[in-house]
Amino acid sequence: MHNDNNIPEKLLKPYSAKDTESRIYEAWLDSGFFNPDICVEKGVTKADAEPFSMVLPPPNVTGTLHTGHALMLVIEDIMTRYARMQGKRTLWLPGTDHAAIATQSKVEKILEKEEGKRKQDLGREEFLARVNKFAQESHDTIVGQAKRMGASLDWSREAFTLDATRNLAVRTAFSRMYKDGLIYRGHRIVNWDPKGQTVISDDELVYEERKSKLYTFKYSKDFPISISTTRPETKVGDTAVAVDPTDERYKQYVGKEYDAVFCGVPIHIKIVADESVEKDFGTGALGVTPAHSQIDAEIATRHNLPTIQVINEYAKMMIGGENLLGKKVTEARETIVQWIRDEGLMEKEEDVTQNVSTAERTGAIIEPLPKLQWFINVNKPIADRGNKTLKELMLAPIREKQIEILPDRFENVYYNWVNNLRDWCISRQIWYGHRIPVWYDKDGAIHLPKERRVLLARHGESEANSLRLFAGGKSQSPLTDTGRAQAKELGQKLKSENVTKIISSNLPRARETAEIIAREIGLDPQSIEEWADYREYEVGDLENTPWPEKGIPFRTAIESQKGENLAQIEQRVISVFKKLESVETEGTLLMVGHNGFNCCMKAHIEGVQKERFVEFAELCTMENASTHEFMLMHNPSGEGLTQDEDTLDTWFSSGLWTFSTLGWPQKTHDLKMFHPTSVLETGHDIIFFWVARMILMSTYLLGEIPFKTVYFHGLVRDEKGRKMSKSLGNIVDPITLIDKYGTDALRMAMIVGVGPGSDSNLGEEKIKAYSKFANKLWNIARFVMENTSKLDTTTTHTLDTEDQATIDEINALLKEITKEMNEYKFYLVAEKLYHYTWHTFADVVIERSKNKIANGTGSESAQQMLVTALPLLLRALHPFMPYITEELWNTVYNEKNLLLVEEWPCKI
RNA sequence: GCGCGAUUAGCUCAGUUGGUAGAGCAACUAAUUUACACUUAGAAGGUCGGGGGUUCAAGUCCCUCAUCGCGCACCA
Repeated sequence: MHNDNNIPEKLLKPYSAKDTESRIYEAWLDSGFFNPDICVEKGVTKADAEPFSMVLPPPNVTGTLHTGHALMLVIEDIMTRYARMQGKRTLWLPGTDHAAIATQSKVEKILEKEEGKRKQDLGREEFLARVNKFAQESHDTIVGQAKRMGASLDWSREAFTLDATRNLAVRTAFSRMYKDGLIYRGHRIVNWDPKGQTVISDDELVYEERKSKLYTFKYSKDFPISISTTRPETKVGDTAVAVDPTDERYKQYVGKEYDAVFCGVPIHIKIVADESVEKDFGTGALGVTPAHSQIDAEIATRHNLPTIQVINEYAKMMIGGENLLGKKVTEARETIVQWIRDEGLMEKEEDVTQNVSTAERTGAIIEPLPKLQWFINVNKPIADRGNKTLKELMLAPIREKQIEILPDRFENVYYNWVNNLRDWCISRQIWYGHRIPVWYDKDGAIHLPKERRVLLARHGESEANSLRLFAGGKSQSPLTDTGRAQAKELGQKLKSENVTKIISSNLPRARETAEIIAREIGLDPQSIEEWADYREYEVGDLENTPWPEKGIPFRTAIESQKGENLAQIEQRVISVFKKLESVETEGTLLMVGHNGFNCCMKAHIEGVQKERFVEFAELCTMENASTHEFMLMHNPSGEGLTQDEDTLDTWFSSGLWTFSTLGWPQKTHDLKMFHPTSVLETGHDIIFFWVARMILMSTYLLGEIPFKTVYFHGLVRDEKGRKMSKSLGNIVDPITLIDKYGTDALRMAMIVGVGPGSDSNLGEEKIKAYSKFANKLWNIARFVMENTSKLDTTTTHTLDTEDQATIDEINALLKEITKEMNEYKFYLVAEKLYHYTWHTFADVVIERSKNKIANGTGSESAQQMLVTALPLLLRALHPFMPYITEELWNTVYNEKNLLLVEEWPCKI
């Protein structure tokens, strides 16, 4: 491996990212240090260290990662690695988003193209299976790509917006909001996407400027007032004409009603006076179409006007004679315009540009339609939250500086949006997503899932406990007197907990504890259900043998492999939870069982992987007669109940992301430790979709902010500053760039000079430049190694003035950049490190040291300086260029620890 | 209509609280086997979008105009 100079062979060749990166990533994964718990267990992080947590904005499972995702991963990984090196208890939590409409329409397109089928041809179940398969494949691609970016994500906590844990969160959130009257079902004018066949929210609209015509005409010859419109086809649905109350021209007509036949359709028009009408616009009179305009619907409500729907879900006319019925709105428009002209009713045809609402995902022109949908009321005062509305809850944390937004100019954008916010439509007529957790019975009454509180309890002290002997799933060891007293005391405590049902393990120590409790709280001991499945884990012939001197019995039992293995225990845990779903009781459910098995139950609730049950059990050992609370959500069941067919807006589940990923609604250890999260890093294009909704959900459901700082990154454009798009053919695949130049080079190119919120141009030249830098660093390491291999490292050599000045200079730089790291100025830090390493350290310091080492005078000082300086630079560069720095640190220099968990080289 | 951002070398962009204009790339001149040719040294290149103001001093602060980009609102 080593040549004469004791230099590793690989160091003699140029740096090869290809041969290095995957190997290093594997080493990081093997270490487990992406998981903060393992960092604590292995002693690289102090248990009482300050937590740092961040959720990954979950990429949509619609395909692959693009350069925008790459930038996001780079910035967040820099934040994460920096925090980890500072010794913080660091969690960066990965996940993906089911992106309901986007994913479903993608699969629909593929289905149409490859098989010529529509989703209805497959049916809901089969179609969803296809979507799930597609989502799984996308997910795998995305995860693979994130790993290649070097992302130090804790994969053991990976979440999906549509998995079981997140579904529990969604049902809980929905039920609580419904209970508080924040979620309601109502008839409203909604944004209907005729192509996607679903309702969408105001935020999913894209306004496109189009040329169109403004027509001014009368409904009929003897109608007294002219009106203007760009959509004559909707006028067959008019039920009123509204005028400004102060408009002298029309005052005489207000309150009068007229009949007319408009293009063959009989209409009945009432003249009303309404404040919302501007008398200077057009004719100063507004034809009111309550079914197809938001504003008109509001006027109609105020004046009690009838609503006539004339356009259907396919954007076709649903009224009129042969000339109109079933025609597309565009055709109907021409027909009606021609009719107006023919009748001599047209007064003016003007060219105007107008903003047309289109659907973000499908591009279809939105048709405002009256529909029965689910909404979130943003203006209702909430008793539990100081009578504040959701709107106010969203504004307060920013105003009160609890949440810092970087760059701060986005604060105004945020305020602007919240203040203009209308009720949020959350139901979608698509199949892929969380089903709305509402059931209807035969009479149409609404039923929601119910929350059930469960208390896990451990039995009182048993004889085996007191003798420190193993007592597993077969032990018949009875309670001691102490144990009975403990059980009685627990019963006293539980009196106020409204326990209405008790389930017990079938072993005597649990059963006896349960019976004592039952008597204390006034329940019939006969009513206790005994579940053999809920017994303690099996320990085989360890039964009744003494506990180990060191460590916990659970670990010893598992490692002895004499009883049940983890897979068997997990199976049993799952079956107990399954059984719990069908338990009916009004109040709190008490489960009396055992330490080991209860810990596994807790681990399951917290989402701990079974491989880590043992470590988890060590953390959460239950004392005799202690309890642990969790909740279950029961969907309504019974004859004739049907669930709402619609699904939820994908942003509903995304809004819960900072805490649903940490196990909410369970009161998990993760939730306590890591929420509110430290930072949210994301693109400023989703400030409304996502950031605002997370603040809404978190402040309402948890009463706390979801994150302390929001860091927005900008758009990544191509080298010419153009937006990357399929039609321009200028989309760059980050993986191609990595293959060519290495991840470290791409990371540096993406970060240098790119401040928060500003767009950046990514050109290949820039990446190439940083791949050269990687090689430079490689050769610096080689030089240092070659020239210091004979240095006696057992003593520290004194530095001369010049070399001491170099070290001082580096420390000053480190101090400067540490301050900038804390201010999120990564773009500056990366550039400064690059510049110092190359143009000062390599070009000046190393050149100077060459002479000294060759001449012999000051040789030891120079060598000592080099071996001191290089590790400082490697540490500081690690968050930016993790692979090459780790390779130099771990493989070449053969340091004991991974650089990943080494200390950041400067403390302030 | 309201608001935000950008305008600095040929190109892409830095420039922290006002204190003598900076980097990378490109182009130019040289070095020639070196820790590194994925190299080094050097020179060249800018009235910091226009105009006005505050100040001893403005790329930086204020006003105004222009161009480009973006967001929101209005859309009868």
